[in-house]
Parts: sequence; structure tokens; C-alpha cells
Amino acid sequence: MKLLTRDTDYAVRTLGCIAAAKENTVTVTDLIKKLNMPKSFLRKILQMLSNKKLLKSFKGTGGGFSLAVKPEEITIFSMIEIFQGPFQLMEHVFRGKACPEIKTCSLKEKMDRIEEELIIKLKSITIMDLLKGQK
Amino acid sequence: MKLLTRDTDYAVRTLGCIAAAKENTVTVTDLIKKLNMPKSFLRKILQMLSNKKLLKSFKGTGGGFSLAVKPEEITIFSMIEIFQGPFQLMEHVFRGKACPEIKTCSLKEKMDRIEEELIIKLKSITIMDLLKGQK
DNA sequence: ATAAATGATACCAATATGGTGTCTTTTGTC
DNA sequence: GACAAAAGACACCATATTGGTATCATTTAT
Repeated sequence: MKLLTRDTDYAVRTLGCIAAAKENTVTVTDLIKKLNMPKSFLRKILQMLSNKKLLKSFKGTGGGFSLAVKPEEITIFSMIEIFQGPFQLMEHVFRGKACPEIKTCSLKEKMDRIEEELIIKLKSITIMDLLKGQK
Repeated sequence: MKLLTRDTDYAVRTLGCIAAAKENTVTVTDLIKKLNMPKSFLRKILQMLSNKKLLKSFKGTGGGFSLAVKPEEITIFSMIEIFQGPFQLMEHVFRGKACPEIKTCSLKEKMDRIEEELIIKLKSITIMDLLKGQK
């Protein structure tokens, strides 16, 4: 059971790397030298981030990518939603009718509260956190 | 992005239903009348719960299932681990080397803390919570 | 013109998910 | 003992998701 898929992970680390480069653009070739990822897969991820307006892209020689928004504005939560779809932990719970002997219960309530709290926390972690210990 | 798969959900609701029956055994036929689930799938889930020693099973006419442990001892966390494998939210994060410009970072730390807190919470929710509002 | 870069998009293998079906074994009842 | 009602074991299957590859088109600096 995992919360983050590989593309989310790659995206976070890639954004961290681009953020570290400040205003300079970074190419896919640069990135795969630094990060250990398959090129084609990384290109797909970068395109996604670019389409979602988190990256500015520049074509042609000397081109590459740079951040379109500040690192502290890119949250883990948004990465999850982009690469793993809408965040709905409890999608399945009590879809159907529960056991008819059970009229109300505190389970769903509690689960919903956990979800809310988790979302708040995932929104509080940003790409900025990747840069904190930078030399 | 979902946290609970269908079998986890079914398992939780089924256990709630069995718990509500107190010491009496409940058959698959009983359960599918009350809960809206495909019979074969439910049987597979019940077998799993039985193998994991959460249910006692009785074969033959008049047989069925009953809880092997107290409802307050069966957590959502254990259901997730049984049906969805080991709980490791951060499996992928920083598997490979992160961008070399980033030596240490607070991201993984923060994520790990979130994971810990989430586990504690999921362990605090039990089948008992399903019975709370019971008539 | 050419090479360096991204954009769009189609494809693919492996795995997970959600579910079904069949045959075996156990056990209570007539 | 025969039979039916239950669970046990397990093989199978369709679909979706995940993780990844490959190809061609477009843009742009030199």
C-alpha cells in the first residue's frame, strides 16, 4: 500500500532540482545526469508539469525548463492530484448500504477527519522543503 | 488516488455485521442478503479474514463465521495491511539519489512524520466504531 | 541548414484490482 | 448412510493502473 507513485516521486525531485537552479533553465539532458530516471519517462512528467503551468518551457537550442511558480507554492498534495488523480481516500467506504443493524456510526466520521487532516499536512509540504538543507 | 480498496471496505463492513450478531455465527448467505456484495468475492474475503485468525469458522450445516477477536481490537490499519499489503507510504521517495545540489532536506523528515501520525490514527479506528450508533 | 531542445501522442509490458467458478472437505439432520 | 448446507482451497479471468518506451512534429539559436 503506497501513497506516492513513482511519477509523483520523480516530479517532486525534478522540481526540487529545477528550483535549485534558480532562474536558469534546465534541460532534460541535465536532469537525467543528476537524477537517476529514464529519459522518456522524465520527459512525459515534465510535459505534464508544463501543461499544468508549474513549469515554463523553452524550445530549441539553449531551451529547457524553469519554475513558473515559487517553490513554496508547489505542494506535495498538488503533485499527488496531478499524477494520481483526485484525492479521495474514502471513495469506497459505505458506497453500498452498510449492515442494516448499524444505523449510524462514528467510523466514517473519523475517517473523514483523518482525510481532512492528512490533506492539510500534505498541503503544508512544498518543494521549498527540498531546498532547506541546500549548501 | 484512494487509500482503501474495495476488499478492505467490504472486509470492514462485513466484520461490523458479524460483530453486530454477537456470539451467533453468520453465514455467507446471511451476509450477502444484508450487504450488497458479490458472493464469490465475499467468500474470498472471509477466507482471508479466517486465515488471518480474525474470524472463527464453522463448517457444515448450521456453520458460519464469528469474530475471533474483540471488535475494538480490529483496526482499519490491520485491514489495510491484510488486503493491501505493507503500509509504506513513502516507498518511492528518494529511492534514487536526489539532486546532488540538495544535500539534506526537511521533506522526507516531514513526510515520515505524516506517515507515523497517519498510522497511529488508522490504528485508533476499529470495528467497534462501526457499532457505536447501533440501535 | 542543422542541431538542440520541447510537444504531442501512441504504444507496450507488468502488476494490481475486482471478480468468478469449481471442486473438496466437514458436519448436522433425516 | 445419504444428503444438503456450509466453509476451504485454488485456479482463472477481464479491466485498469503503473511504469516505461518510441516516434514524429515543432520551435529556435547558431
